[in-house]
Amino acid sequence: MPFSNLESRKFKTKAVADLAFPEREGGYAKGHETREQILGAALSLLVEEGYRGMSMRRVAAACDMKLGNLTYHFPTREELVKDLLDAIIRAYEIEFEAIIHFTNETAEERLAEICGLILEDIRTKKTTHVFPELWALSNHDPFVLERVQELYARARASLLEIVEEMRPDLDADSREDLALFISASMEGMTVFAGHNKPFEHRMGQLETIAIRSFIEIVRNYAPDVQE
Amino acid sequence: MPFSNLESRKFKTKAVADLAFPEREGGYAKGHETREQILGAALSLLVEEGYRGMSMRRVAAACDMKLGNLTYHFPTREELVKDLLDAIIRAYEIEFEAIIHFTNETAEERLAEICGLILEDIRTKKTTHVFPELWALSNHDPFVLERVQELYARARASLLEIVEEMRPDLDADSREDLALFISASMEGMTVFAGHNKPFEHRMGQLETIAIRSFIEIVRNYAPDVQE
DNA sequence: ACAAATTTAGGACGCTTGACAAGGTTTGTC
DNA sequence: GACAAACCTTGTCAAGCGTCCTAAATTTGT
Repeated sequence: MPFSNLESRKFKTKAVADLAFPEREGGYAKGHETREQILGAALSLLVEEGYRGMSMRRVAAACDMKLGNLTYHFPTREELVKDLLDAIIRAYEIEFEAIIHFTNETAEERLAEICGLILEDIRTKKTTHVFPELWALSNHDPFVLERVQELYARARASLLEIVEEMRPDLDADSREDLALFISASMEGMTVFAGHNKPFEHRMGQLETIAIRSFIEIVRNYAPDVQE
Repeated sequence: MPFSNLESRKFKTKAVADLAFPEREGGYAKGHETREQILGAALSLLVEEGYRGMSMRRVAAACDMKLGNLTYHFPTREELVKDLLDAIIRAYEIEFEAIIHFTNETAEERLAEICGLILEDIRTKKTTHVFPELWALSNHDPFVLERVQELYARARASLLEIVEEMRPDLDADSREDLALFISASMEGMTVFAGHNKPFEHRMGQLETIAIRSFIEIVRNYAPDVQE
């Protein structure tokens, strides 16, 4: 069997952290702590109530804090959103940094491992709720678009590494296309098999299909000649 | 070549209509026309400004109409959103109804045709902007979730038909999984190669990869024995 | 002609929103 | 323990929101 033992991951890594905060520079420890509390509450509200529900007042209330104090730390809502987005994305970037250093035996094993990780993350409530909000926002906010695409570029980097190893004969564009297809393909599952979605319980089978399908296409893909 | 002539669609169908309105029952023609104008303006605002920007006042203004008249036709915002969602989804359902009756030579040709249609639609501004909004809404609104998933169920129906023809040996669950994977996989491209997205210009290659990949996995998929 | 349907015009209610300013309180440091 | 920076509270502002209302004018179908 060409796919034996590819669907059960060896390395059970912990889930992606919710937020990753920047080093603090200046200010008291208290202030920095408060900022983290605010961003945590903002994320909670974003997940539970959606982007509209994440108002300045509700964030402040969730922190048991007065609105004025919130605006002291984040003078505008835009600034809060921007910093929240940074913290969310930074957490993923840390994870992808770790993934790059996977040392599984074969490229295909690593591919299966990465896909398993991503599809596992997709099933969490946080990811199922946050990313569609970001996708919607990115249509009207260039900053969000750029930041989200930058995140995906890092996610693709580890896939690209594997594609390169499996298909050194392919041109760079084609390898990019393959990594992009794999990444996009998995993201699409969010809407169908994410948290509380109707096919959440089929994610296991979907993962199997996805991994086999990805390996097959990477093995055999040949771009059109006129490309 | 096993994939020859599968990537250029024979039947160039027109794009999916923006909205499909229900039969009118009671009222004058004028009133019905106004309702269509309102829903059209609401869709425009949803596409251009996002869900937040689609307020009652802005919809009314976009129709050159007083707020009172808007609330005459749609007493609550919820009702407007509900009817808009219905009109959007009905348009797709009509399209899928037509797709079912494709009479291409082989199942694989029909699969290629359907994938081409969907990926073409994904590149439109309307689809790229509206669906992420719906995905985000569906996380907090059971009505939206149900309606959207109902739409996708119809989209899968045509895929399922093809999978059944190609793999009569598979059990029903596995065929459903395959159709689901194909559908989800394509939806994922919205964020990467949809309208104004960074890989919009790679959609052609992605389509090629997707179709080949889908055909391959449907041809060869075998579920695990313990399933 | 006439009734029903549609539209205008204007207002008003209660509520939430993001933003801001002035004045207290705490914290760390010299 | 002084003292300045950092932190936090309190109160206020204009703007926008959905919903509701009335009264009159206009259009439409028959």
